[in-house]
Amino acid sequence: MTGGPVDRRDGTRLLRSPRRSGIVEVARMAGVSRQTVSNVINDRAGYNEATRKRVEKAIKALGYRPDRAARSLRSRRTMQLAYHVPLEDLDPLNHPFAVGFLQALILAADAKRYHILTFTAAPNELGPFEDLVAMRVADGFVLSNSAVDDPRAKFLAERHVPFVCMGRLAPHLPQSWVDVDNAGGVASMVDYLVKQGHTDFAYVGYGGANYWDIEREEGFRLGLHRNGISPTARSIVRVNGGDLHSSISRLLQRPARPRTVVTGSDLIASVAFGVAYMCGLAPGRDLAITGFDGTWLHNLFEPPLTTVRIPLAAIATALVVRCLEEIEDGPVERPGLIVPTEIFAGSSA
Amino acid sequence: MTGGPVDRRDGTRLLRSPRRSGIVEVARMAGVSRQTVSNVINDRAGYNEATRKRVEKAIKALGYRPDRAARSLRSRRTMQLAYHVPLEDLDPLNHPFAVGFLQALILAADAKRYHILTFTAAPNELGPFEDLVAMRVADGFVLSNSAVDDPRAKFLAERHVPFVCMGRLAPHLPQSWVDVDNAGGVASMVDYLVKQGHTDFAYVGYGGANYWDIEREEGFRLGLHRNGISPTARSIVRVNGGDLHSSISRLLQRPARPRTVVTGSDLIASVAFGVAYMCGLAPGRDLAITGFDGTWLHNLFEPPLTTVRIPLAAIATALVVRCLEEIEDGPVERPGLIVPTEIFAGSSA
DNA sequence: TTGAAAGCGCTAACAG
DNA sequence: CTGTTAGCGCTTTCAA
Repeated sequence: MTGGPVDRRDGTRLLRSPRRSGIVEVARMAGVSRQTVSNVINDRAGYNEATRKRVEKAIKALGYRPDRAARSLRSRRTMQLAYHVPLEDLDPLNHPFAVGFLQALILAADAKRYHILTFTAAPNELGPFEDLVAMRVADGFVLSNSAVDDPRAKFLAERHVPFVCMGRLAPHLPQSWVDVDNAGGVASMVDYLVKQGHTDFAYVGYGGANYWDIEREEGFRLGLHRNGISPTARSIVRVNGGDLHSSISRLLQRPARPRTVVTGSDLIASVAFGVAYMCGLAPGRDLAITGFDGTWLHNLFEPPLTTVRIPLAAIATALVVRCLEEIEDGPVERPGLIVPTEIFAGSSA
Repeated sequence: MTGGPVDRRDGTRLLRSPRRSGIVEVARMAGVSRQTVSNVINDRAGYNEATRKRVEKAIKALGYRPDRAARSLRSRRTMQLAYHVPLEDLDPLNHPFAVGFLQALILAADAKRYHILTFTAAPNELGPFEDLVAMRVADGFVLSNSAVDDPRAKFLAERHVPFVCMGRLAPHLPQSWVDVDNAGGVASMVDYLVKQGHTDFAYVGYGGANYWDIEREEGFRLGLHRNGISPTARSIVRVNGGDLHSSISRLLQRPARPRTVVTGSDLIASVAFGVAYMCGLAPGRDLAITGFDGTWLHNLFEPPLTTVRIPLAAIATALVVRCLEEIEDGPVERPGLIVPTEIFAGSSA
């Protein structure tokens, strides 16, 4: 038998460094107590500069990283944020946005040494939320695609679980959200187009109940109004996933077709491109087309799409910062944050 | 002062159930030792049916879920898989695929009560991998977009960290990968088209060094060959992100333009659609076009795209199963798994 | 400024 | 089949 207190043959392969070096080994190497090592790691006070140097040298030499589980158990912090990934087929039109958002979120969290844990749930299914909360898998939640009166937000608020939301929430819910200035974005696009000399506008947006679709359409009206242009009833076309192609076709085949089409998403714009070509109109020359989102999609456009860009990095950073504040300090009484958009100037308009 | 052993005022809000009910409370309620409760939870042997019933009743009554950190610390299992999300702008053409894959992965992991933790790293940057391994944040890794000789795979293999890979790996690396039958997929598409009466083929694929692009092109040749058709040198067009539009334009404006265009991705197909319209050709009528991937993108096509569908759910499930086996049993000596594709019949061809 | 003691909530190992 | 004992690796608390 070996001399150790317990003879543990470690048959199964676990996730471990080549040579395990606990905090004690670091302490021994640096000639301090393990407490001091802990203090240095969590940069708390309680040691002098020389000590810190020695400890850090030992940490580097041993390649030491504190064990996450042990740390979490003691400190009650998992250093993880749970992100509810919207269900695949529920809103495929949001996909171009989804990848960029996740990426931005991961990077924003990383800057605060946090990780993003992803999960899904069927619509109105709160079980997965329950589980994560009860098992304490994450310190807080990130929601996107939120309804104004979101059941997930309601649930988390009731449970006093820290969370943030990409998308505004009704006043009776915590105002821990960050959102895009949808109306302002479209309105500023109209401004931009008017400056280019455009006067003959139409708008194509989703006709769903999502507040952002309503706001973008509102932004179109606002933009026209403040430029002294009055929209005709027929200049606003509401589409949904299914009739995208045919609706836009009809619009462009009107006897008096518009010369400038502002749309509520890059995806709609992409379909408009196709229809334009189909009608023998070259986007950017015979017909101006603009989008909304500014995701990777515009790599596909020919000519490059002029669009309203959603500043994902700024949004993700704001979300993470707010979430960590909620985690640290409890409910933060503060209004939601509305982030302005930018115009991405392509040559489609 | 309170009567408890320690007077802990809990000022900061943590992620916790409304009423915390440890395993001891469940044990007391069920009238058993806490070990028995643990056994029931982890469905190990060591109790009779009646006991189990009582314990489960108590668990439900108290809404008890074992604390993840405590569990991980003791059992050395985090119940998490780390998924390396490819960097945003590195390969935007892969995005349509990315969302669906992540979703499939989350669901596959969930079926095994595992969670997916996402992270990114700059190209050839292994630091984030180091960190996750050393802190034991996950039990294993999932990689996608792998190169055949992937440095990430090499690193993890050297460290004896369990991992799986979406995409084949060179023989000197662990064969813990799952991949699509790229060649077979395109070849079967050619079969399908020949059955429809097509004879006049061209192929448009990425000209990059990715093996899957090479394989898809190879599949095209194979498909033609086994149908007794010989490809002309000019019938295969290699494109890259930038010249997509112009290359396809040139192809379709040849004096003897092909009547059937097989492509290496839905994205290429989408551009081909645009160009076809631009040339006054209706896809599905004047020109057959097919894709590869079968993601949500085909929601956009008019008419619906005929494409080679990658079975994401099957792939994700296979990946998770293999990864858990590696975690449980150590390195599994077993060849990589190649998953067959399916034809999604739209009306573009 | 540092060190020692205690214990986070659970599961592994072994004794009844 | 059940209960007891130990301790995962770290941070918190408190005493020196």
